[in-house]
Amino acid sequence: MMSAMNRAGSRRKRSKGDLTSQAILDTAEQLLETRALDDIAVDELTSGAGISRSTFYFHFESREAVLLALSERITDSLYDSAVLWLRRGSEPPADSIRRAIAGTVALWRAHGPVLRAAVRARDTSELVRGFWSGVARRFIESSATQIEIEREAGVALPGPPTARALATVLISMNESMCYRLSLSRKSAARDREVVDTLTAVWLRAVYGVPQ
Amino acid sequence: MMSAMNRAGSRRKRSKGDLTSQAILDTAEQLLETRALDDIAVDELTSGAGISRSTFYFHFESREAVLLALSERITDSLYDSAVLWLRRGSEPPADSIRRAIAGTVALWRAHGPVLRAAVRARDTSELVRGFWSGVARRFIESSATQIEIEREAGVALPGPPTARALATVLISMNESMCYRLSLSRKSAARDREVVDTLTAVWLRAVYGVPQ
DNA sequence: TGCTCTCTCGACACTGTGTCGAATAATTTC
DNA sequence: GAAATTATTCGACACAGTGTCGAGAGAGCA
Repeated sequence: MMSAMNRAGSRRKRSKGDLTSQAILDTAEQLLETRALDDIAVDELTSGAGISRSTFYFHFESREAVLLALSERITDSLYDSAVLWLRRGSEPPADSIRRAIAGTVALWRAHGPVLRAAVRARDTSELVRGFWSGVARRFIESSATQIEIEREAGVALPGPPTARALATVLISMNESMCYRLSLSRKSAARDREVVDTLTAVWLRAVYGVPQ
Repeated sequence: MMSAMNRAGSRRKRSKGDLTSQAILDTAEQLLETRALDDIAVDELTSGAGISRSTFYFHFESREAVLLALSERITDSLYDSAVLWLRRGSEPPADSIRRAIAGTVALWRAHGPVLRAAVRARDTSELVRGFWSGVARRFIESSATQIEIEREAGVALPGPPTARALATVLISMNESMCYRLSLSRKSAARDREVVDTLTAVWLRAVYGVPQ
């Protein structure tokens, strides 16, 4: 919350505390590339930031709070990605859906460690769950709305399933594939294959046969 | 491994050690209904089984080994479920796919806690990962084969995507929806909605338009 | 009975957590 | 710019949990 305040345009000189908070966050993000959140000890976080272990608790309530702050760091790009689902103008569905999915995959490639840790902690920590259920809702709602628009225009296949149920399932599919993908070594070919496959399933599930 | 030996048809009288192993497993399965594997201390497992904490390490190498044994307990029903994907005779696709998906959902309802713990530990423990990647391969392979058969018969939409890529994505979708579903309180209506939606997506992704 | 496995236990050394009060550094107030 | 206040850091402490060891109890068998 402290970092949120300071990021939010405040021009007040960054206090010393902010700097250590940032150092802890940076260390955490780096360590998450290799190990799971529960495997990371508090003193690894603090020694990375050059302070003693107990000082950690002045800046964060828990390891989960660190993850939450890390999540907030990427919330913006996340919402940008969510907005991409909205089909613009007369662009064909295949293009906008592919663009959105490619955006999501890129996001997971860029922030895989944090996103994976967040997905895992969602089941464990009430704090993290609250935050991410809000994000998920936003994703699902915007996709469901888009599906409804397409249905009313007679372009998409009618329900059942409900636009909302369909959106939930498809978003969940994207998430779990991105999770897996972000675990494998980066490969443009593999990324493209996943984007292609997900796009095909979205198109077939929402609109029916290709074209 | 001890319990595996004894399950494998050996008619030898169940020794005392087997009984405690079973008691530990039962306790673990029960505790997993409420809490995550990492939140469960070894002495909770052993006090549930009426033995002292250090005796645990005579029977199991680690908490993960317990989860593995628990997984093996349900492997059989799991493979039954995998076989269900195979379409039999001239039954319409919608029926066989729905039946298979309903079977998977039922399995997750019955063994949700263990399956969730296994999915989570897959990322953490090499032991668990090895076991479950084998199971996943079996699922994916049998689905991909089925898709190929349908394509060659001219019933299913041709690729791309590859039968294998399509199967991977759809199975992954099923798993993540089952995971979520098993976290919510049991509701026949909700279960049915999920089965309906997943079935619709499978049908549209594999065969195209409804019918 | 004595021998040998199987199984159990308590004690120990370790690693990690979270809290406290005291000490120091930075900032504000007068 | 000195004093008061607030922000930040630290080491020590009490706890909780892990995994290992060697000593022993108990059951099955010669």
